[in-house]
Amino acid sequence: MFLCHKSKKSLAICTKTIKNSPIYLFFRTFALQIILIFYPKMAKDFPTRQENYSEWYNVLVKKAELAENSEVRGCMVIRPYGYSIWERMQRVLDDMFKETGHVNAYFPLFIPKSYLSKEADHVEGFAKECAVVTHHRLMANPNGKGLVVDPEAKLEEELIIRPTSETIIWSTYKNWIQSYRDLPILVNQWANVVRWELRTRMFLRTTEFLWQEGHTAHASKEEAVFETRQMLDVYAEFAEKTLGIPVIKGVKTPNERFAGAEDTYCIEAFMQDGKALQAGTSHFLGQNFAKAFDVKFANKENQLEYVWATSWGVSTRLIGALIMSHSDDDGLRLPPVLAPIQVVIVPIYRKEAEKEAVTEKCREVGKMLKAAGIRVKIDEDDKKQPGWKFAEWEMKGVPVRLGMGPRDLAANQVEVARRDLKTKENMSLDGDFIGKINDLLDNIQATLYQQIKDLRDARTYKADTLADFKALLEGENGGFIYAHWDGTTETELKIKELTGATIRCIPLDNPLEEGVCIYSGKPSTQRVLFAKAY
RNA sequence: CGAGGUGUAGCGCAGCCCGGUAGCGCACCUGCUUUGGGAGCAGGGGGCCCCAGGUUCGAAUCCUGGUACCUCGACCA
Repeated sequence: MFLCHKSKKSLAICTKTIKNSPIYLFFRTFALQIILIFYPKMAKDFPTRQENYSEWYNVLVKKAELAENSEVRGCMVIRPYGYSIWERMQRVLDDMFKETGHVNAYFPLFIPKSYLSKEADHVEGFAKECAVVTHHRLMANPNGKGLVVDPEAKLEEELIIRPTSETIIWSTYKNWIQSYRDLPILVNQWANVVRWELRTRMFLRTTEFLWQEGHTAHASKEEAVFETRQMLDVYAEFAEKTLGIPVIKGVKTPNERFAGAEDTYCIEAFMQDGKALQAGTSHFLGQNFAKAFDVKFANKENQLEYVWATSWGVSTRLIGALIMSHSDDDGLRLPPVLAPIQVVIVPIYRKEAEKEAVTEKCREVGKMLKAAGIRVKIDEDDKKQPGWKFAEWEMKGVPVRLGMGPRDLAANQVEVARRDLKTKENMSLDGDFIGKINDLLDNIQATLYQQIKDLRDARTYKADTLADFKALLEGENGGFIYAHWDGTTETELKIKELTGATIRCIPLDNPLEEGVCIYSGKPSTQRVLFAKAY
């Protein structure tokens, strides 16, 4: 399905085999011919996924103008187009959070060092990757040029830059909570966090990144567990419906659990190279932080109890997930629900008179689409040729492109090109044009989802011996593997050491099945999901 | 933190072995022709060759030391 042939910056031909799927039945109702076309390979110096997946990813991020490396090691500049994708994610997620009763707030970037050490597991998890603020002033270098840290300005207590906000939030909640009447607290914040990673990759793991973190406080365990699971469902729905990425909901093993959590739930997504990517997490924190920060409430019987907690988050890493799930060797492919621009209109003309007439019609069509709630852009840039624009918008993954030239004008039609399948057709502007475009957008959303789901399903295996397990992972079509595991961290680590794969999760809807652990041979009651991971 | 790699025009790179006027492609500027798949021709502008020392008549090039970033590994919710 994702085959492509690279050629040397010339007119070699790249053909794509389009896989038929039941979705076409829907599209067929348009009763329009689908023209398969042949594309000259346009992008120069753009490796294919097969050649070098990792480089393909890095080049795509830059060429699609999503982000670029900054002057600061491990940090990136998110460019306007990349940021507009994040804004779309924020918009949709924020609505879902509000819908489930949450409100937004903002807590400080700086956290007193002592806070971090109050929860034992938490400190162990994060201490190694914290940026620390030790001084609050610079001064002119007395021995030469530039600025130096003013030794007089040493902080009494050092501040760390938040790697996550549990500690500062629970030290605040302590003041907010006295009685069960103050509960629950359902707060989310959109923020940046810093984790001093040794090895970084654009969007997937950077030193500073953007995310949202929800932090809730509850009067009962049941309520907190419900919240944890509810937000996991919110994330899963967002991933599937908005991002068009199928995910597996599951619970992490103790080894992979969040530092300070009782249980960590996750959604795991399949990337085109067969690796797994954790696309979101939701933690049941039990009473760990309440105990660490002494947060108690008086229940209805006027007895003091520790508060129950959850936290949950997704980050700009989702942009990485989006790229690695859907994109092809010609660039990004964005699901319409998420795409900042859903339809781009490219006017085509020769003479000045044509330009005017064509542009005017483009604007008219643009207005119609906009009125129907479709996010549309008319590319009126006079300095770029249509061919250049086609390639550019394909690189940027805009789902639908409309081409409008004198010939179309005469026939009252547009040329409609869909990014996902790289097909073109002529569509009349008479009749239910808007309806057809909306159907097309729906169809593209469904197609992207179906393609990555088909790929994932085709590369999801069962292994019953360690030898089979390794062979499956090392093959060219490695992917997700369900295998029996004896439940110990020791075995989990050993399998990681031997194969590079980790347990991504124990799926929530996992069927029980008698078996023996592929490593230790001890009895097991269910298979767990293994994969190499980002 | 280990191992490699790279710092030369806005971007991508060559030049470095073997020291002697700073180069190519893209982008940019001007003009004309173009515009339905990354336009063509002609002319033009742009450099502290990462930094600091050293060798030399002379250093992008050789030597020493620094520094930054990238890639791969280890590490990592």
